[in-house]
Amino acid sequence: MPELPEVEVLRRSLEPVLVGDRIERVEVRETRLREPVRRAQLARRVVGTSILRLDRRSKYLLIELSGGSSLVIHLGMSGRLTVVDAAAPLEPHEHVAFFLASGRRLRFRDPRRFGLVFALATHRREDSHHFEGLGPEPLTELFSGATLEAAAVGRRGPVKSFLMNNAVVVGVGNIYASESLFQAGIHPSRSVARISRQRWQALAVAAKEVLGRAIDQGGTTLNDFTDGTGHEGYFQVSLAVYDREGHPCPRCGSSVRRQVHAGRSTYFCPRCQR
DNA sequence: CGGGCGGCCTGGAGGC
DNA sequence: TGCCTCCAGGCCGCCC
Repeated sequence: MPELPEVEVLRRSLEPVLVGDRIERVEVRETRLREPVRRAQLARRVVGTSILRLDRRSKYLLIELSGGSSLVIHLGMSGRLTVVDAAAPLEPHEHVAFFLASGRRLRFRDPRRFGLVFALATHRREDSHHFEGLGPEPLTELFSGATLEAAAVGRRGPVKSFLMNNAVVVGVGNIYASESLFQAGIHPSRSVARISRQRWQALAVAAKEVLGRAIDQGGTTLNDFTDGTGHEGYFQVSLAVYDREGHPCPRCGSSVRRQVHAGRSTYFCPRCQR
């Protein structure tokens, strides 16, 4: 489900409704996520704390709590996080629920259970191994054509997989990798060893533009993504190539093609992307 | 060392 | 209707 834009949309939607509220109780109904949920540690670190602010690093949502601890949530492929009334009926796959002093609950659902829920004792994400080795945030000045060019030195392989490598740049998943490469006019199979400085620059600009526009439009709702208050995104109507095999390229009308890179579907225009 | 692939899970879509 | 296969927005570990 969620790449950087969806997590950022989620963060922005939850911040105004969560900040200042207090977590009174945590209910863990299923511990078998990508990593086991540590019930006792989670409760110890979050119960009785107030929510100070929401942050994001890569595709991780970080909820900073009073007392110095942090709640960290990753949505995996199918995770959803929403605020509902405390009395709202339990939904299928609602694995973790945080009951708030306001009479609401923060509900974590995740059918495929690839997500993560854990708490850090501090606000410093460096204290978790999950944040080691992550590349720059794409929407900051730490990410540029020069960043990409430098990261590509001595490497091989298709630029599409490279762009999805979180050590190179974070947050670009399968949808936005295809869309950014389309926008930059670069063929997804092109070797990273054969990309000019100008085209690295174009790719960085395209990735920033695509991710930023996706955030502005509330993210991509292909199946079931919503923000923290249940609103769907509408960037899916702006997708130029993703999941559009056989449809006309919006620029030239050629038929959009699908290829597989590292086991993931890639969509591109064979004429506009070289 | 880096790239590719299978595996982790469930559910929905489509074919027969 | 049912049963089967394939596929899905992420990430990790193993293999070459």
